[in-house]
Amino acid sequence: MAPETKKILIADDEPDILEIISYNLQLHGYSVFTAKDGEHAIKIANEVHPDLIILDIMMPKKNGIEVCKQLRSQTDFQDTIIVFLTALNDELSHVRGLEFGADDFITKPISPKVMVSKVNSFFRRINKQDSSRAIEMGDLRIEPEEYVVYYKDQPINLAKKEFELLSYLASKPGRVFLRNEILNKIWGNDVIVGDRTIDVHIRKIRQKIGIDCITTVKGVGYKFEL
Amino acid sequence: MAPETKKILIADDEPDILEIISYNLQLHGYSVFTAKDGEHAIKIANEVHPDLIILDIMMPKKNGIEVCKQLRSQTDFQDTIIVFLTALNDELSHVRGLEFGADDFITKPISPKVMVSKVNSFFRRINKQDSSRAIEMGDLRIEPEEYVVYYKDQPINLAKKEFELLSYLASKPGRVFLRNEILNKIWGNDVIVGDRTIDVHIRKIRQKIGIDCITTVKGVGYKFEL
DNA sequence: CATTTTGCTTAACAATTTATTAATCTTGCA
DNA sequence: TGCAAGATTAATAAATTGTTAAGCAAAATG
Repeated sequence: MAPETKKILIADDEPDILEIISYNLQLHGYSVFTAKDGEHAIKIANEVHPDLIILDIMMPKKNGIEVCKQLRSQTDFQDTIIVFLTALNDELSHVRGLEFGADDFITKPISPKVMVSKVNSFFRRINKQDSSRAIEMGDLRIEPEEYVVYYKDQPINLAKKEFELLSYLASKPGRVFLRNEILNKIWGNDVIVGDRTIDVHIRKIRQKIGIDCITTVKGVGYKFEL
Repeated sequence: MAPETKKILIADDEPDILEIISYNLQLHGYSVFTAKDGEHAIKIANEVHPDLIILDIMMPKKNGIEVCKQLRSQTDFQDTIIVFLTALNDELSHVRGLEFGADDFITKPISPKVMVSKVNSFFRRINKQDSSRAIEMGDLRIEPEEYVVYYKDQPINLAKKEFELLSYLASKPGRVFLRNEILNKIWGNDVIVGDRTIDVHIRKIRQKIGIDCITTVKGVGYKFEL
């Protein structure tokens, strides 16, 4: 949502693989970060908040599964795509990986070309999820394609940020989104904006929509509920 | 999550129990299958792939624990909720059950009404996939993602500190938390607050929740129990 | 190309909610 | 009884959010 170029983190202990893959992904317009072991991967992930994380299963310090497990336990990485790099016949890793929240697998060895096309398809998948599904709650309908919200079938025009913010909150009704999560998702983790910015947008949404659909949880964040 | 109606398999060797429970669950819109012994249960499970499996521990042919063990070894049943029916004080079964992958326990004897509400809560749990960290005790449900506590499905809004304090105590029901532990965890080791601060928060929680779920252990601390 | 409109952000201040303290009761128990 | 630990209450402090208006930049308009 926030940044245009997608960020990818690749963690593998073989420098050659890292280099080849990241070079090819960069050629295709991705912003690539690399990590040489599990702990490093977690560090980078927290710094740049990638859109996609590719983890080798076998790594020093912390293996891929542990990294995945740990990242998934952070709310920031609930929606990040995480995929594993596995050896061809490593069935066990597949099963265990899925248990811990991996989204998919890529089997080694893999050509750069195939890798790029796989990555493209991951992002196609995520984009569909994000945008093509209308969210409907009571008299409120959010149409991602139109960038419009309807209340009792009357269209309400929200500005871009307002719309993204509302959509984000409404993506999981009832769940509280921390102010930080919101900043990361809507503004991007590298953007620094003032304290009151979110509030002002929330206010505008409330104002335009006219009904109370966003609840403040003081000291925590906001949530969408009717 | 393909089908709308949830499928439940109940295995018990007492026909009366089977009938009463399944009748009541059906009234509430569930699709119920029954099995009269362990082997039967495995057969049915493989045929209908239930969303929830309730196993009596003591059954002919194969006991509940063996059934659970076997089902869990099949990948199909990795994500199925499996719960045991146990006698009130059968601690051993509890322990062994958990080892073999049970998700929860229901203690006999149990009223149809309680059974239905338990089953409902299992499905709430599964629906909110990620919010599996919800704590549930009796009529009380703590939803960390929502920052809300429910009592008999009625939401109760706690302030941040109150919520954190209750969550902390409820994370290990029955265990006494020293005042110092609480201070360290909720306030941080470096923060200095007066003696009565905890008390006041405890009071507010008790007041808002309305039932006695926090017990004072004089000279020691507090514990959560129902 | 100038003008207008729209959207985003900020700053200042108001309002509200939450946290803490201090003072005063209760209660259990030696 | 009298003390000690905790409960209760209300007052006050602190933290957080709401509101408004204004400035600026980018986009839209004529």
